Amino acid sequence: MFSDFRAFVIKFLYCAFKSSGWRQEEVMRVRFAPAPTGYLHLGGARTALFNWLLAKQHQGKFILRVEDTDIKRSTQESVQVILDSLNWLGITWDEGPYFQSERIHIYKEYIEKLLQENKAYYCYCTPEELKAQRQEALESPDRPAYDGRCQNLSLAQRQEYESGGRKPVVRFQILPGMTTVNDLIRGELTFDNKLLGDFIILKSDGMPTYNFACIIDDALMEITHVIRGEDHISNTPRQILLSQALGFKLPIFAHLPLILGTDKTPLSKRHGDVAIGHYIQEGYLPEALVNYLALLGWSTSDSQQIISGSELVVKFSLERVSKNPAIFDLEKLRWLNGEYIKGLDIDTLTGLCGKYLNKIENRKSKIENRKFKEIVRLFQERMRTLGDFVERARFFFVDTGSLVYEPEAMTLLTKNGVSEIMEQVKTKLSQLSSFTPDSIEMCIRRLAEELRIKAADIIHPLRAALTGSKVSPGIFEVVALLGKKIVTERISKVLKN
RNA sequence: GUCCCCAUCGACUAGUGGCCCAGGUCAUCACCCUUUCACGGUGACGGCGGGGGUUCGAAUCCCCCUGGGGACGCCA
Repeated sequence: MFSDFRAFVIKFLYCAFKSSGWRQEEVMRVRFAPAPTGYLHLGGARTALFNWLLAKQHQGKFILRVEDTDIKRSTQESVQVILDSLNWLGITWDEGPYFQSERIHIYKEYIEKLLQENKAYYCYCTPEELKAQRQEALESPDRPAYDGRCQNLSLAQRQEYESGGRKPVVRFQILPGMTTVNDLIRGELTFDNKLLGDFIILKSDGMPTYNFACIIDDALMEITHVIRGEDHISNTPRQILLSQALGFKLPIFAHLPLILGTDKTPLSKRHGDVAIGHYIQEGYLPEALVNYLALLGWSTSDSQQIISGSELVVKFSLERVSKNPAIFDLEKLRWLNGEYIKGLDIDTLTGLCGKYLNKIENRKSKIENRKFKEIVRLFQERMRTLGDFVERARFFFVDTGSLVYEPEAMTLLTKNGVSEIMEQVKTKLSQLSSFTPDSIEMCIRRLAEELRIKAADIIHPLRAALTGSKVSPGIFEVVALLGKKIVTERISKVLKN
């Protein structure tokens, strides 16, 4: 009696866990297997992260495997970018990177074995012929894409094709039946074999296809858990069938929900900034990105938002991974990044901001270290990325001559009576002997009293004059850090215009 | 078209039959603080896609519909 069906399912899966051979005492082995055809994107990074988290949690091994069987599209630069991105995120691997392109001889062995056992066969259909077949299949339902026409080719027919210059592929023969995938996240998924079609396992260029190389490597590398994106679900029955044909032990599968863009389609280049490299450049912290990525499809029972990497290692679990796709929300990432920046000690943050200084055009050559640190301090709770710092603190680092005035700032400066006020401010400030935020504040407030105006009437135009903007950190700190010389210089400049 | 998956505020999610006329976080809005911005504080707005069941009782279980997504490559 299953009063609680879900408990039953969980129990069932637990048994699947056991029967597939993995016991807690055994070393968990997971892998991340990117194709080096571009950069590491957000989805891949999350897949890598979840694998890594699990490996760390169970003191297992995280294996990096580069799936470069598409020789046309794989590049060395891409490999480097992916490795760099993983390193930046703090996702370290215990083994690898292995390259599938260096393991061709291994795949060939197994191809040979399947051929010998009549579990695979040569196919001489050309891409054009296949395309036509596919078209037909699409029109008449219930027909597999490939009809198996090369299955029983005679030696003579094969020789005829070969002499015609055709290079064969090798197809895996699918036997009728049903194949069940036990997925840790989704439960039991059943597929009808006849819908799978005799798929290609060796391409005519001699390279194995994804499904083949993948399952061979997973088996030989003794992968215990295959954790990957949901887009691989339909590959899984194929891989299971291959695995069984070869007598391999099956790993445990877990398919993660996809990450989508705001238009609810899977995140891709079309959505713009999906490369991890982009977030590195914009000044996101790896800890923040890791935190955000973890929250995309996974959560704690109390919806905790800020979770450090080490805490993630302890708390993460596949059981709590959600089944529905998650939409990537840049605003939340920015917020999280801001939280992490606020949590940084000032010296660390100063160091990080220092690296972004060279992004400022027309920058003055040098700045005192102590002063720079104070500037960073002013922006610590105002920035969400290090890129924000560059933009907002720019006025500290450029010459008065190249300071840009925003239209809103100009409006503040051209109001009636502002010139007179600024003239007074300049005089008073230049007479100050101690140039600290406190003394400056006292000076300005006293001046406001003398002129019988509100302090704000001095502060706003002063901010505009010094920063070129109507927003900035506290003006007294800004004045103090800018220094008397630059302050008088900038006020003079606006008075002239 | 066929197969598979999914469905709670605008977004991420909590929720495993009564603690939920649904909780947290981001975003949005208002107020407080205040020299602007940000921070911080207080509060508001806002959701179980629809329809049938099962049950004393359903966001939670079942069915149908609808919607979204994935796969159907000599890409991975």
